[in-house]
Amino acid sequence: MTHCRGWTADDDGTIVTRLPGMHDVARVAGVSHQTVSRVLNGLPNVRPETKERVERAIAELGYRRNAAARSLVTRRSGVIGVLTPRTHLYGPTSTMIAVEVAARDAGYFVSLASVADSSAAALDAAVGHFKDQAVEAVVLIAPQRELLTAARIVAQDLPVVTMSADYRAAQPWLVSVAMDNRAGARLVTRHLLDLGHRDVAFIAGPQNSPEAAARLRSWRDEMRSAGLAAPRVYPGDWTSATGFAAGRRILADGLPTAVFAANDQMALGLLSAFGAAGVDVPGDVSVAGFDDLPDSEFFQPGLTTVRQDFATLAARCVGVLERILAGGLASSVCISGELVIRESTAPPRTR
Amino acid sequence: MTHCRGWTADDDGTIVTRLPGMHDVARVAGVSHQTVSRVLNGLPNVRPETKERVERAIAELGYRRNAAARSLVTRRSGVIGVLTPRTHLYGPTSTMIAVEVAARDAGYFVSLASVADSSAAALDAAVGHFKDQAVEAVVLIAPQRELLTAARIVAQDLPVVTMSADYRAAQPWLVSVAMDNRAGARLVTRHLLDLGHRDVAFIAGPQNSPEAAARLRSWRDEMRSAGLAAPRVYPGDWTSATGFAAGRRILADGLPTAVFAANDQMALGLLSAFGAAGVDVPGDVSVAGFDDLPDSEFFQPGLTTVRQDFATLAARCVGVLERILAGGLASSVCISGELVIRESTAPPRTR
DNA sequence: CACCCGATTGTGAACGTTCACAACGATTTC
DNA sequence: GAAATCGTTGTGAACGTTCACAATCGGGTG
Repeated sequence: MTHCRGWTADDDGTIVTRLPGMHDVARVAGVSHQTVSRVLNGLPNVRPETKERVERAIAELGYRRNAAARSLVTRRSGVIGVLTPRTHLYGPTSTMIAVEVAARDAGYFVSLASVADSSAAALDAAVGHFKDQAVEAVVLIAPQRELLTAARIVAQDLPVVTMSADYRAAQPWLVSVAMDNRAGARLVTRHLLDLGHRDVAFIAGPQNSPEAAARLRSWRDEMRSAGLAAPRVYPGDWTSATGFAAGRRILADGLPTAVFAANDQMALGLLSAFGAAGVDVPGDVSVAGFDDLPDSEFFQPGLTTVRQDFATLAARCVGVLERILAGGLASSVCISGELVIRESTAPPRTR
Repeated sequence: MTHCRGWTADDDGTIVTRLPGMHDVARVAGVSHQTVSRVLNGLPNVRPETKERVERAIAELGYRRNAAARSLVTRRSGVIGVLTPRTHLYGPTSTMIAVEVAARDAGYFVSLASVADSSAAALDAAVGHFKDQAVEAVVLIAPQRELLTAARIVAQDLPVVTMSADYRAAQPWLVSVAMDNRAGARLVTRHLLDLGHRDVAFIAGPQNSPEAAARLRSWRDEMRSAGLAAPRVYPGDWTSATGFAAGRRILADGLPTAVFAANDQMALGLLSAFGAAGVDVPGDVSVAGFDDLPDSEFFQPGLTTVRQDFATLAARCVGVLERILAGGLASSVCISGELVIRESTAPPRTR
């Protein structure tokens, strides 16, 4: 019933299997290879009857277009490169997966390259890899500022869109599709202020993260514009360990009525430190995070946080990429997150 | 100084840029295209002087081989597909990145496809995607048993190697490169027993994970062979939330002298529950995990756990793949992890 | 000097698609 | 009834490599 692959006998007598080509399909359907091509590409001016015959032949042979031949003549590989740092943090990995989904939906293939650091050698190697593969465009996942070098290197040869942070301020020439960290942090801070908090501490992310910087700045701005002065900032590096450490220091310094951690993992460490000290959340102190990890719902108590919609973000990114590839101009995109209110935030205890 | 791209004027007068080809290099070097090819492929019988001239021309033109033309004639795409579930758990993402690194080192490109679930539709789509791209082989990251269906579907058309769990027992025909979870769990259990613990509880991973099953079974076997009966098992699903819940239940049931969590995230939840209850680790109870997250070192206290070497694992995986592609037979590989002893485990308090 | 042999280089034909254009038939138009 | 038009189909030449094989150039050898 199925003769999915063609075959030819070698001189040695060995059987060499060969995937069916357009010609095979054409022969079976009784048309020319060009007609097959027309059907495949959905071009008009093919008699429905002919089209059906071709499609039947395609199905019967299990034919698939040869991507190499195709891209040889069209000069388009259909491949998008994703350049990502070698981390497994929630944001970058989620972005990577989301880009894969969006790109595949749009008919692109996704090629991956990771860099251990932002050294020129590593970046050159990755870019060379992409060029060898003739990727059409690159999505750069750049959660650290150092990776902007990558953007510059990549952009010399290929269209780039950066994700994971909004670099427009620093690099106006760069197209970036990212979450609006300012707006997200504002949502959280306002939420806490609206609940009646006046003393809101902050646990910051690492220095080299533009996202961390945006969240910190937004919180500070919001506090200031509410007329609240010089609030407390504790350093962190995204890990729950530093969240825990910050928690200890906060306990030593004396509790504020609320703490805003720049990401959920640090909030987790914080909750852990508070729990260990017998401090009740949100009774004694409210805690909010940022990211909405799948786990965050199940923290004790469930964490108030900001959710990023990676799927939309990635879809927009691919959309921008397509526009650039079509020769058009594209501008950066900023998508705001959604405040998710759970049990970890409540009005301050009235004294 | 640089004339990195060739160009030709269109009839319209527009300038059409074209990447340099072998012929361009050949012309510049004053040789034939075939000689260029020989230099490029490192074939013998090229006069050093000629070789150098060609190499200079290549550098001058910024020439890169056209992958499409190459794979059209060689019938090899040089692409390895990585099929991964749409999760951002530590194991799968680390594996994915590690495979990318190993594959690139071996001269392969890595194409990504993720599946949201293990439905036939999703898997067929992913496999079709790979076939359209003519990937040479597939690395299947299968942390859930359901994904074995994927292995079967993929294997119909392409060479597969599964990672992330050893499926040899269930599917002897499958080639898998994975960590030895049995051995790893044995290391932890023995470590606890050697410290003098006799009452070691276990927090299990999800039902559909073969890794979780292996760790559970190994712990149970080890306990039994030490003459210790019917030990306590608490259910979990890898998340720290269930670790926390298990911690609560353990506190209610009465403390064992040690708890072995099937992964570090659950251990984290456990530590958090213990911390909240004022239970001292390792004074009152020892805790051990599995995975060695980057964070684990910074847990309070630093977590004793088992480290997986993803880099070696991935390198072995690519090695196996190459052997298969070369037409050879390859057998499954199992790599043992390394016990990392930190502060969370200590001898039981003498009563 | 003719011969052969190894090392080096060149020539032309694939590979499987798309593109530009030609050819064909059926209808319509003058 | 010839010409023009439209819809449909076929033909041949790219695309940029690799592969198989032919050609050339030395220098030894009989």
